[in-house]
Amino acid sequence: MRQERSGAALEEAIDENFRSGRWRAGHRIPTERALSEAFGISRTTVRRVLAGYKDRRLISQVVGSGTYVGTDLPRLLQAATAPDASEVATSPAELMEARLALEPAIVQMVIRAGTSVDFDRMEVCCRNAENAATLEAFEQWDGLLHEAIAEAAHNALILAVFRLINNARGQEEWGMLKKRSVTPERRLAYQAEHRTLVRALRMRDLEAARDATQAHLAHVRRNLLGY
Amino acid sequence: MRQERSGAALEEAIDENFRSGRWRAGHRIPTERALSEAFGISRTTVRRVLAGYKDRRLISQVVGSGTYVGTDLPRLLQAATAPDASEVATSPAELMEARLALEPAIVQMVIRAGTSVDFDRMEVCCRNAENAATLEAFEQWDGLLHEAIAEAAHNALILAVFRLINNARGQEEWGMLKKRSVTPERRLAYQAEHRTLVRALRMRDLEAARDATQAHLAHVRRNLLGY
DNA sequence: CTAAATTTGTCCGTATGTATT
DNA sequence: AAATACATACGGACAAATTTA
Repeated sequence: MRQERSGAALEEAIDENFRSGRWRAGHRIPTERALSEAFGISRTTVRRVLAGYKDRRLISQVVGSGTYVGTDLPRLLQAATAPDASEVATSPAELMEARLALEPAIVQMVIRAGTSVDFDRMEVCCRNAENAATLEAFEQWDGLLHEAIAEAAHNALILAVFRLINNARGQEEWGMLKKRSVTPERRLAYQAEHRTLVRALRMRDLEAARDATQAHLAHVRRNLLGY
Repeated sequence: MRQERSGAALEEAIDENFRSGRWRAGHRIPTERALSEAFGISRTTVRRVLAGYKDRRLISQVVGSGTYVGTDLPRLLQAATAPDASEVATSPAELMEARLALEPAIVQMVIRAGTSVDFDRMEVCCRNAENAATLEAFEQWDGLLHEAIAEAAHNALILAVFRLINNARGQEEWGMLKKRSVTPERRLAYQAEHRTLVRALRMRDLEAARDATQAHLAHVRRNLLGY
């Protein structure tokens, strides 16, 4: 893992606190030493980061008292920090790890909240994927199947999480890997795995659904990354 | 759950496919009937949605052939669909459900990827939260603790998911509920639960860590929502 | 009012990894 | 390929200002 600029975590946490409104104008934020401890970085580094915010007049520091959030311009930071969130830089390996951790959890919610209409939608996607003539068409219905599953959780936050994963999946590096890894027999296997998952969801069999999800993802990872 | 406009899911799926680049210029998207089936909506509704995209010249339809992605202006849609993702409208109940599903999964990754430096950071946050004089200061360190946990997964996607949750947590409705629900004795209980979790993480005891997470979240939900 | 504790400001020496010569 | 210079981060120490007991 490459050594990223060492104050980055602190910066993101500060932005987060600004954005969420937890740190409002006039609020006294933790001391330099406390932040240094909490983020496992030296006070020198904390000071460098805070100096950046001070230059932009987002905070002010007074000796002997503490560090305070600027009183009049809390909107500047909103403009300054807002525009990320949608593009998450990640590697295929990281992505697969996250999917293996998160998707079984999503499946659990689907079992609790999914309706027969949702399961019907999933089956339509399976059927269309199976009948797809081209790889493009297959992936299209594969994507729609995943979308249908995420929506069956009936939870806006879960859907947002799924979109996050899916966006990362649309990245370049990933597309390259996939193109080379999806052979006709693997496609058949994927289709069977999808069917198994949808069936387990409809039966509300948590064990089976989780197993199917993990087995499928492990399969994809093996084909994609070789382990 | 409120009934959202019935073509919304389809619109979001289409935007998603544009954004991710899965549907490039000239691509033939699924037939109206297929979409109608896949999304559990009538073909009339599908046509209404598609008409919206056709008006904006993002797709073109030719009778007897299919619906095609516009050839020259795929950037328009990017501008048109990009700016959400950061603000997810959700209710406290939905949020708690999602947290109960996702956070145990995150915990699992922390156990695999966390380092002793990460666990030290968490303990610093616990200590500072315990020493906090005001409720504000307590919540500040509580937030930093959660951030430390999310970062200990050492996965950019997981961190993004956590930020999504945290953003939703910063919403108005949530703040109101919390203010009224955090009494001194509850705060003490939360602190103990946090300690238990961090200890389990450091010992890499998956069972204990998951139990601690679920117990804590269930506790928070009961205090917040009454069930 | 005094004194101790806390917090930011400043400087120094060291270690480590990177780029250049 | 080796040696040098540079940038970055760390930890410690002390001064100055403020808060608190």
